[in-house]
Amino acid sequence: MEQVKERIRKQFGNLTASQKIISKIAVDKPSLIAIHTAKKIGELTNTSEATVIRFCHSLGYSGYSELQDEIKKSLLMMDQRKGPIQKYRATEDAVTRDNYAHQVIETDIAFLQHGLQQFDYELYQQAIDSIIRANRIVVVGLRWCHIPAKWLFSTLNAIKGNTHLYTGAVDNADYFLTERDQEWLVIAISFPRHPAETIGLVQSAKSLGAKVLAITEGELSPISQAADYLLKVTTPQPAATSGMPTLFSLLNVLIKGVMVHDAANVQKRLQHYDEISSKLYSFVGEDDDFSFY
Amino acid sequence: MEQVKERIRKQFGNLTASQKIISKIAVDKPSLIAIHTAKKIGELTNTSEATVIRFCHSLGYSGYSELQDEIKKSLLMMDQRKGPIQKYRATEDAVTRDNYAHQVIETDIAFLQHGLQQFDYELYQQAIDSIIRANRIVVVGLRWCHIPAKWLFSTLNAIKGNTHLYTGAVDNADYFLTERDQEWLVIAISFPRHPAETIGLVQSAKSLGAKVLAITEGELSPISQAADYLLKVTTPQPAATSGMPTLFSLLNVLIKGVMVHDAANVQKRLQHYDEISSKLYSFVGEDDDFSFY
DNA sequence: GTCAAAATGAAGGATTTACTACATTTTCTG
DNA sequence: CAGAAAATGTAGTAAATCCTTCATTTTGAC
Repeated sequence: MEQVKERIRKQFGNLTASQKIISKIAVDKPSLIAIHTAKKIGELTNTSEATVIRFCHSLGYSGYSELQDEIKKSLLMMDQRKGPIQKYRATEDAVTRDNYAHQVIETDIAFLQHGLQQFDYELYQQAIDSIIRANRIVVVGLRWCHIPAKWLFSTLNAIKGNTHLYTGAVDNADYFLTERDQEWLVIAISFPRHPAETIGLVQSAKSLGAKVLAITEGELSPISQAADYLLKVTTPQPAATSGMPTLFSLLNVLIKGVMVHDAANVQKRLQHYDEISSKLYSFVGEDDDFSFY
Repeated sequence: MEQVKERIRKQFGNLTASQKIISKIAVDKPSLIAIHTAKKIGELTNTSEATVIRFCHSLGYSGYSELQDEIKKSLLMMDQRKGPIQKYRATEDAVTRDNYAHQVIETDIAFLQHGLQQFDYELYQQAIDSIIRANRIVVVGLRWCHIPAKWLFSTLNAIKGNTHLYTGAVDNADYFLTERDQEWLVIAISFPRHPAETIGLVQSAKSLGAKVLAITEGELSPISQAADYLLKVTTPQPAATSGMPTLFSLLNVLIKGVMVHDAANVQKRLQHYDEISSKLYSFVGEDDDFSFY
């Protein structure tokens, strides 16, 4: 259907600098091309009418008119399905080929909305404060919880520093033995079926005087008993696959909470991170995104 | 804003029969007028070019051009609010202590809903089919994209097998050299700023005859050009932190798509996985959740 | 049914827009 | 830094579109 974008994608490498600028308009705001003249598009892109037409030729079109017609057509198509409000809700039982995708996303939306309703601000604020107060943080999450754990570890390290990731007993179980004078916070992410090692670590940490922030499925979770702070997360099942969106959304609340606490300082850290990584790695394309980690 | 419809309402009584027909188009499908010529509107309404222009005069416009320009402008206004509702991004700095949590989650919901509206089923089905067809899969995602990449790798390995994770040139760049007779699929996850190494791997893979599925921010992404399949993902910024929920939700659509294709076999694989891991690791608590990985 | 007034359609002139050829600037390479 | 090649902009030509004029058809009142 989107013939134009497909052509741009394929030919993008062969385009000139000016033509790439025009591509941006064509991809992001195709309606501008649909209703404006070639000359105007030239003005909007700080190029010229001729360059716009040459851009069309590069994509294999006979000229601006043909490109414009194609965009007009596809926009009209879009318009067609604006009418009746998304019938996929009504025909839930009619298992058509394309509704499982909607179901997946709608389930995520539903759980996020549910999370929003149940949201206990006080609880989260306590958790956020505990993160801000902590001198040293250990994030633990084993098996599939390693995914969100690693993200949390990396992100906290970027905006705050002094964060460690526990990856297994063999590697690094002895943080607490070496620096017991510090105020440690253990953030444990665990869901059924709970790895025994996660519980073991949490209990050891607790007995060594560390604070524990548990992110888990509920009060009955084995790690909840040892936790000082408990964040309850209800996700679609199975959590290992379908739980990620909900889980990350709530983790992101934590991160944002830490960030707003000392926004200026965080900003400085991130910029520093950015400079360092620019030297270490090479990137391609414009850097309009503020990347860290 | 809707100057045109207002004029039609006021003047409707004074219009001729043909002009009333044209009014219907102008009110119901203004986009048709925005992109079509007066002659064509005449055809669509079974009237003539001249009548369309007289219709414009009746409304007080100098001619078709002026009416068309007015409609174009109002349609562009509409278009501005493309993408997820932007009100939370506008007030980025005005994040007060007690509303940021809601903002985070609501932003995620907004982007998911936007993704739902823009969802192109055909595109995803092609991607899913390519995954199902592939003999061997390599998942690549560097820097922060390593998080979703690792998840995708683990999950695909659980439900399908024969999946590899590319973690860097030093480790393992030579899959393709060793087994070129296989049908390889490279799944690349990359967002600005794009690591040069990701692009390099994608291009090498492409030149060695592998298929490439790109999961990235748009057609202009550097990895899109070499891609056979392109899944466009629009996330809150910065993507490294706030993008996860949206990204995982869409990745989960892929996974579900692969799972439904051969549900019985997948089920068997997962049970096997479960038995193995039960022997390797110890768990605590009831195992009502079907865990894998 | 007839005539007049209004509405409509067809065709030619005027204006805008798309396209092409040439001149100038920028970029690349040795 | 020089020369070549590519890219870009300007200006002039061809084409499409708009708009007006005039002939034809339709409508409505008596």
